[in-house]
Amino acid sequence: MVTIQDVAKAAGVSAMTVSHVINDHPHVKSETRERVLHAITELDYRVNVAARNLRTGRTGTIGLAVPEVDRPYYGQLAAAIITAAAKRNLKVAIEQTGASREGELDALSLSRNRLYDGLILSTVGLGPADTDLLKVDYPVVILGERIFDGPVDHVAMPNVEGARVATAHLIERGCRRIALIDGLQKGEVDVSSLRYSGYREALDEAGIPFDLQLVLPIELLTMEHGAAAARRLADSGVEFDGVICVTDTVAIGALRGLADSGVRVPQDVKVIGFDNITEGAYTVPSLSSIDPDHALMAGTAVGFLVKRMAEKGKKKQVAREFISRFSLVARESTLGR
Amino acid sequence: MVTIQDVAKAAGVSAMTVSHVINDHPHVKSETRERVLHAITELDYRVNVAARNLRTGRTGTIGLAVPEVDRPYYGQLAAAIITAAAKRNLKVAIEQTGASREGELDALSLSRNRLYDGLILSTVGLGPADTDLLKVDYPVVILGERIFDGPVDHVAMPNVEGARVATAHLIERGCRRIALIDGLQKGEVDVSSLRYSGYREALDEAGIPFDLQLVLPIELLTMEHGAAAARRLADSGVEFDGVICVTDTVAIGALRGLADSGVRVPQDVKVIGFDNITEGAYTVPSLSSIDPDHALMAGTAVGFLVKRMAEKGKKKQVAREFISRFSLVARESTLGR
DNA sequence: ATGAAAGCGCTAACAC
DNA sequence: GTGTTAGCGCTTTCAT
Repeated sequence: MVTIQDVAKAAGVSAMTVSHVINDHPHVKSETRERVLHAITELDYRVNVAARNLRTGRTGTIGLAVPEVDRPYYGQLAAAIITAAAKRNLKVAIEQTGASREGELDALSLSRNRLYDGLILSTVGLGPADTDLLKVDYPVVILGERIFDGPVDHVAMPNVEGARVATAHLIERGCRRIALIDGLQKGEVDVSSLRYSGYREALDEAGIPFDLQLVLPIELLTMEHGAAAARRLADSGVEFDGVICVTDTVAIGALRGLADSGVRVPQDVKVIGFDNITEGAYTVPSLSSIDPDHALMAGTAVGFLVKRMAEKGKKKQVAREFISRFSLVARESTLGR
Repeated sequence: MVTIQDVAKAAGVSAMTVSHVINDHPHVKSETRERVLHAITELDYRVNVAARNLRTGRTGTIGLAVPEVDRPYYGQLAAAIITAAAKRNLKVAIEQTGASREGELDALSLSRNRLYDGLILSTVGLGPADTDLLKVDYPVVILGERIFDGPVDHVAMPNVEGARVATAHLIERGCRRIALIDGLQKGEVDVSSLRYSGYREALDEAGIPFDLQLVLPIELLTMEHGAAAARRLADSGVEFDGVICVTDTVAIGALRGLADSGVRVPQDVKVIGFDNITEGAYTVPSLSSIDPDHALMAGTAVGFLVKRMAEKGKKKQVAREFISRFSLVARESTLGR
């Protein structure tokens, strides 16, 4: 293995000078720099990251904890974060939390191993009661739906507003009996609860009576559960002419479930989802959705984290907060009147 | 920050003894072990991974380089590998190669930074000509389609055989004019070429004449390109009653493209894909596919890598090779006769 | 069964 | 602009 000492010897300088060259410090005579760079190429020297880390305390890698990478939404989010991190010369190590509170807490404590310079945590299971657990001594950014009062930076999307716009869109398209396939509401600030609120608000604004029979809670936000809920609804005999799904993944399942039950979309029933995942543009019918600008959210989250990393040692700053913008993407599943 | 020294002091032993306890060495009196463990809990001590790495040369993290995490297939593959690696107490850091030869070479040289104990590389762009570049001095396992004669372990799926079975399935279902939406063939051992061979073999076996008009090459294996190719085919006037798609992602696009052109699946045309991604079970119609047992491939790849990591220092062993099994999953898109 | 010494490769802090 | 010194936290080696 080639060390910085070997390079120093080959270039006829000290290890320190080599270090300066490697780290782009300004005070190196360009002739010396050339000689060092030449020696580096010659010997095929690579920095030993472990040694550098031990010295500097930084690893150049950030952690990203998501429920599951194989769910399209998180896959797309991960890709966006990897891209954003790469722009800042950071690697991303991905962990899966399994969409559980325990998994999310594990991710928090694992990172204490100093494997990462910081952690982006996509929360689904943690609640406001866990705020104290987030008071860790390394940079953390919470990404996703939940809004904490706590001391941690977070990046979210306007859930209530988005759901309101989605619901209003169905109403505008002529729907009056609008169902909601939603996750289990665990508190007041999880995705499922927030989107539920937006749904209620839009109904109220339009003077459409709320009907509990039209709310279908599902345990997991998967295609499988979405499909099952849609079939349950279609077979229940309850009348409905629109469906809001808490995520696109659930909506894709719902499209399938409605097809199974012989319900035509959009002729009989209109459907809209959340997240605007790529797959939604290719379903038959294609899926209308609320698009929360993934790239912006990912870029902001990485930016927040980098700022925190730079603040190391300084007093705790005020928690940063960013609520993304969103747009309505109308496709075939809500077409026509 | 709590160090091993602090723990040693608190427990009234030396740092060495603490190290022994942490690493489960046998020669520690159980009473001493208890005292040390207590101190560790008390002080909330965590090993400094960087320091350990510097000493041992191992990082506990393996790299996984895939074309793009946001393509469902790779997302699902990544999830399987993370799961398999977790069973062996390894973390996974994900890199994206962008499905290019350059990206794949970058992944290979980056890992030399000793960030990872080994690398699982999902190749798409590298060719047999690059074999020499794979002779790196750290453990590498190639995952995916390409088969090298080279010195590196690899895990692949039976592409020719799989494509043959897929094609034979369509023939059995009554198709005689079977189209192939395929990637660009870059040599003789890439997915696109191998699956093309299987397609040809099945046609020959059934005595169905090959028609070049029925082969649609696409530049990228995305839904977008799949949809465009399907539309091109449907609008060309060329007769066809079946479509093989080189991947499920392409097939989902093709289903969409056929719908755009008013072609009914499976009544007018039957469609089958490759990979059996989760989404395929929820399209309308649901998608038939060739399933290559992702979990088995992922587990084997991690297993190979771990073996290589253990061999460190020993003479180069013979390259290991594993060709996964596969099964045909028949769904609505190839239903009926 | 436990410990003392040495050093992994690098860079912060300070000379000169 | 370049070099010297010291030490990050841990484990390998070898004593005891």
